[in-house]
Amino acid sequence: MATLKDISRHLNLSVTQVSRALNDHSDVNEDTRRRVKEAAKILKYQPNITARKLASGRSGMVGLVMTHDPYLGADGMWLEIVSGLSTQFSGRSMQFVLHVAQASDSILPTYQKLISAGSLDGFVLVEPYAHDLRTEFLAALQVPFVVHGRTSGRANYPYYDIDNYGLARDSARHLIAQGHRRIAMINGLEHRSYVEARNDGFRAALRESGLPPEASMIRHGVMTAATGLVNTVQMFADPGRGPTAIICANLLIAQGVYQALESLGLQVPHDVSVIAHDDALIGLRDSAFFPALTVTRSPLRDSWEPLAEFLTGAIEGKPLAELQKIAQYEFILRGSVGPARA
Amino acid sequence: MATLKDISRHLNLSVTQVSRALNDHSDVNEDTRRRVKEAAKILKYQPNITARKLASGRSGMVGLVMTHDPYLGADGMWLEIVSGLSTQFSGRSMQFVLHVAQASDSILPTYQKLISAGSLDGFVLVEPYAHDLRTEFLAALQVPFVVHGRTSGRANYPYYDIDNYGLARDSARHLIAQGHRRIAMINGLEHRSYVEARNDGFRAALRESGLPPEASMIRHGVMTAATGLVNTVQMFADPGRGPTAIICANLLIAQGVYQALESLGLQVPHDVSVIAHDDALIGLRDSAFFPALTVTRSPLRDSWEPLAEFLTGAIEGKPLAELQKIAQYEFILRGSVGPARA
DNA sequence: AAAAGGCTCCGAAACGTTTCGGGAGCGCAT
DNA sequence: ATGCGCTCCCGAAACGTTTCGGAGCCTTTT
Repeated sequence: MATLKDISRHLNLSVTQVSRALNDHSDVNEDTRRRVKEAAKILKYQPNITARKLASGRSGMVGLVMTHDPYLGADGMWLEIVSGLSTQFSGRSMQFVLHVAQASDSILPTYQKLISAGSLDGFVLVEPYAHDLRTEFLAALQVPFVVHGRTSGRANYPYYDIDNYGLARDSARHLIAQGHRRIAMINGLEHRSYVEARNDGFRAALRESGLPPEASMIRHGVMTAATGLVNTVQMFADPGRGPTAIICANLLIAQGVYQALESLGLQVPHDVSVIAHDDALIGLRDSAFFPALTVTRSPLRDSWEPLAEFLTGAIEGKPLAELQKIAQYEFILRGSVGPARA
Repeated sequence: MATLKDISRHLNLSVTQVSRALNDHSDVNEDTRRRVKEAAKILKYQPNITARKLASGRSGMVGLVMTHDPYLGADGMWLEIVSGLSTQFSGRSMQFVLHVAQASDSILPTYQKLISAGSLDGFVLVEPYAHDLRTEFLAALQVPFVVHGRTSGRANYPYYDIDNYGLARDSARHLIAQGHRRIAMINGLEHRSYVEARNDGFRAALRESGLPPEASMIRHGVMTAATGLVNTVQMFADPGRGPTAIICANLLIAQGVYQALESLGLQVPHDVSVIAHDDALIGLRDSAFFPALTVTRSPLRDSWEPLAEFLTGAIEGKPLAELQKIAQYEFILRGSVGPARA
């Protein structure tokens, strides 16, 4: 509960100078700085972020606004996101804070309220849509934010994304090279930007090889095992017309696909090849699959550090060029892919 | 971005009076208050909680500190908790905020930091231990908090709890009345206060009837289906010595128990009776069981409102007596309980 | 007629920090 | 001597709100 004034009295210095010393400003004697920092430690000085915010406009707090959306809660992914980001910001001596909006239509008002109440310096956005009101809203208000992913179109804001287009395209290309002509993709929910990007990459690969885009071969759903299972069964409803290869948006879907194929008496990779994208979450390992699963892999956990980095950069006013990154993925070939059956 | 000063200029009033009008203080003319509130709405005035905090010591923000503990994340329960509380506090025009501590040993320092940085008015604690450092710590620092549950001993802090002792005792009594003499309980993790309370209630019922406490009949684990399944199988390893009734700490455990019993060729309730406690979470309904499950029921979602109520009360300095509640439970008798087998 | 009390209202101080503008002291070149 | 630049420091204002202590006025009581 010590204040700057306490330290200044203690050291016969002005409050100004103490503040400048602690914040590593230039015009303070090296010896003075040392003494001030020592005194701060002894007196257990903790800067009052409320007062700091009022004076400087910066609180050192950033936030994430989520809706009470059961879709995301399903796989405990939120905990992964929140704790990953929290850890990163703590390391930068900032506070990361989570706010739950009542309903999805109150999300913009929630931002509005948080901003004009003036307690947060910036926001992290996750799971963006291809067209997302939030990015437009925050950009218009000149509030710093960083996006995990990208909206479609030119993204003139800080973001960290993976090459969703590329990984879907490469997966499809690989299957096509193996002779597959009927390839399905079981993707996440429509309108999410990464889902759309993967659709685009998938279609691009088909087009390259002159294969007709067949609508029923792209399917959407919550990314769970149930979705993988149900959609696989449906696609093989007419046995002659089923795909010879399936691309899965994540490991849970792949799990459902494996279950369905086994129930249908179809063998991986002899009857059907499978590729999935692997976020490297802790819950489900790609090593849990038999036959071993071919994946495109880019760990979700690699994203927290750059996201925190970019958001603090945005708050400090760094140029946009330094605040954007598209991460690469690994293509890991395993036993779940084979040549197409005649 | 309008401030009090803007409103005061607009209405030819002092900043003081505008503040008092908006905060419903007594000495302001009814007509003036009306005019002020109207102007505030038109100018889209949002109080700056930073400034408010600095001046009054109250920020209108409360928080929950959790560790990155996979145990809670397992069943998406924390999302239930966070969004339930968030909704309640929003309704009281307060901000509810979640903070993730790095490791479990850094939880007290995390509280310390949040408190001395002075940005939060109070805390919600969930999943307390029978002996919990957090309650002692916060009480010693005179920081307002409310507990979901109770530590053992006299709880002289605000809390909302259910009668864990009573529900375990009643479940056991009911089974004993049906002639059961070998009753097992599959409970949550040790040291949690609700787990201990249920153990105590369970043992009390046995003692009443002069039944010997048999240690192996109380089992602990993460409250998942896997725990229910594994423990059931273990208890029937020596077939003659298995229990004739099982009390489950929640529905997931009961699910595992049902699975195990089916695999072991045992029938509910003919061979084994089952009772569970039902938190009434959305994911898993008690109606999903066959034979229908006998439960003690008290919805988790009933707790958010009193928790928010009590914490705001504590912040406002209300007497402790008004800030404590032990909720009742329903005993719902269904087909999963029958007389003990001879 | 004076005192007392109840309404409304206001000025000023306070919360703890950052930051702006300046100023003292010193060495050095003009 | 003057001017300049550098280093280190300080006072005061500012951020937007709440709150303390009173002040003016009107009505009621003594």
